[in-house]
Amino acid sequence: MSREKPMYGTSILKAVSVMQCISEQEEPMGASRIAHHTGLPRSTVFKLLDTLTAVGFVEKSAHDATYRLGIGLVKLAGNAMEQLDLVQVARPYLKELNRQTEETIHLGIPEHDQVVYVDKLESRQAVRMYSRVGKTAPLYCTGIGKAMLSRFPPKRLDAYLKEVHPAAYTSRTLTDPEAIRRDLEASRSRGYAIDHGEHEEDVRCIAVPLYRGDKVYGAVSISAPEYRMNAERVAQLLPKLLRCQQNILHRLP
Amino acid sequence: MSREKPMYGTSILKAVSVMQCISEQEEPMGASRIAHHTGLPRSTVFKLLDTLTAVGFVEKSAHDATYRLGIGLVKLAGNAMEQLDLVQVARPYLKELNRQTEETIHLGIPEHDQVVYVDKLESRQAVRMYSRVGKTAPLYCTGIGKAMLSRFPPKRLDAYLKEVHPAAYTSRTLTDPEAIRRDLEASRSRGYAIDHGEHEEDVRCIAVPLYRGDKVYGAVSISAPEYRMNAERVAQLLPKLLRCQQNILHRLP
DNA sequence: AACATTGTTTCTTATATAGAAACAACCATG
DNA sequence: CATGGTTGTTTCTATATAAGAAACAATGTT
Repeated sequence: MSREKPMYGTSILKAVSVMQCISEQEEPMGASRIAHHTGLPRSTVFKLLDTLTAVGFVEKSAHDATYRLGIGLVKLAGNAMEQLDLVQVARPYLKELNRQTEETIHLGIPEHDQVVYVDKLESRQAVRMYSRVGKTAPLYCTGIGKAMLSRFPPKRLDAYLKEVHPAAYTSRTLTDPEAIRRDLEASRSRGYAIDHGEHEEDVRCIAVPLYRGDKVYGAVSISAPEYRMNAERVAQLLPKLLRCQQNILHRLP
Repeated sequence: MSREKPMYGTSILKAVSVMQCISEQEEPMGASRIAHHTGLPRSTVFKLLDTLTAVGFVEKSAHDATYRLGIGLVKLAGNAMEQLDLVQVARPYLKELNRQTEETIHLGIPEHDQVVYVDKLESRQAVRMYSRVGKTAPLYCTGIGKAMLSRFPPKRLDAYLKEVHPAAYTSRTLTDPEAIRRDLEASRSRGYAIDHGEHEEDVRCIAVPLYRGDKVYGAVSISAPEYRMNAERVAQLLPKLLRCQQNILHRLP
């Protein structure tokens, strides 16, 4: 009677949760601690780690028996990026934009209720800024995120705003859903979103969505420290950003 | 009697080979073709793909039922990179080198008989060059690879040279093991390796190994088109590259 | 010295998995 | 239009496998 329908893929799910556990922790952990964190029995974790090590998804430190993620993942992810049309298409235009502006350029895609950064071109003028390819960030307080949200169809936006619990990353983060909604409406009619240090103190950015109808593919942003991103500079950067947006959109399959 | 010892992790191994299959193919494939390529039964592949889709490691195209790698992998790999000490330590020095030289900088690590590129900083002056983070390349014909090989302990080098079957990527690729060996000896005594368009036509690079005793952590390279990388320029770039090497090595745990 | 951690292995049963097979669409091509 | 070859997908079952408990050794802690 309590015959649950067979659950396929359990070992894979467990393996993934082991990897996620490893990836979330700062310090490399041993098998037992991983077992604690995941709630899996130690012996199971051992076997999973064994297999994952064999395929290069995790690596075992020789002396202390701790585990970290392996380069096998990096290799696969490299190919994954190559299979993302958006990244391929956008690349040259992002480079051009980077050359023109000399600022840091990001390309992000929507993934559930987050941005995933899938490309990044740094400014020569090293802005201290924490981002990397593969990193995720909230939608409601990043330039890229807000650009994408501004083109979500109403229902999707409502659902999003109902679910998120906006946290104040900086003193300027908008956390009130209605304030966010107003900001998004402004972004939408303006055609681009602005992040006034709402995610990282002192980092401003302007971002444009990549969309067609209701389909939001991603967004492109230009980031700069506050002093280098005043109204004047924005006016100067904007046309380049918009041109980049159009270039990418036209080439998108 | 033919009782083989139980093979743990089979489903994970199969899942991985499915992902590898997807990653190797240019065009997105359907489940049946994946089944052919991997040699797994179709129904098994279906279930694996289902699970992998659920965890975001692969994505299923809505209309045609084809699969590609998912961003779940990109997210994990991003964290993997963050856990690689070498990448973290090297980053700032690579940026500095990139700024000083205005050329493309690569960081690679040895992985079995290949290089895996784990960081890349592009030159503004767009050199057409095929590389990306996560990509692998042979050791014997790339700057990074040769730099690393030049510091392999003799036995490891012998083993490597016995196993590889060098292919001629360009007209300049060294394919004779003895020629390779001589080149490596020169690199070793010189302290850096040179790639004269041996992997990609017209792309030259100079590379230094990151090693301590017998332990080879990786290598750093500067790449440029042939016309921009003459003896003179090399003489100019070299000190910067060597300083970068020392900086990284000193900070490595 | 007692106890709680670790890392690791062994063992067993219930269960998830693998693979075959069946079905339904869809193309080809004769 | 029939035949055969693809596809995508589901159902089924025996058996191999994975999960979890437990035991053991080696630490470290109190």
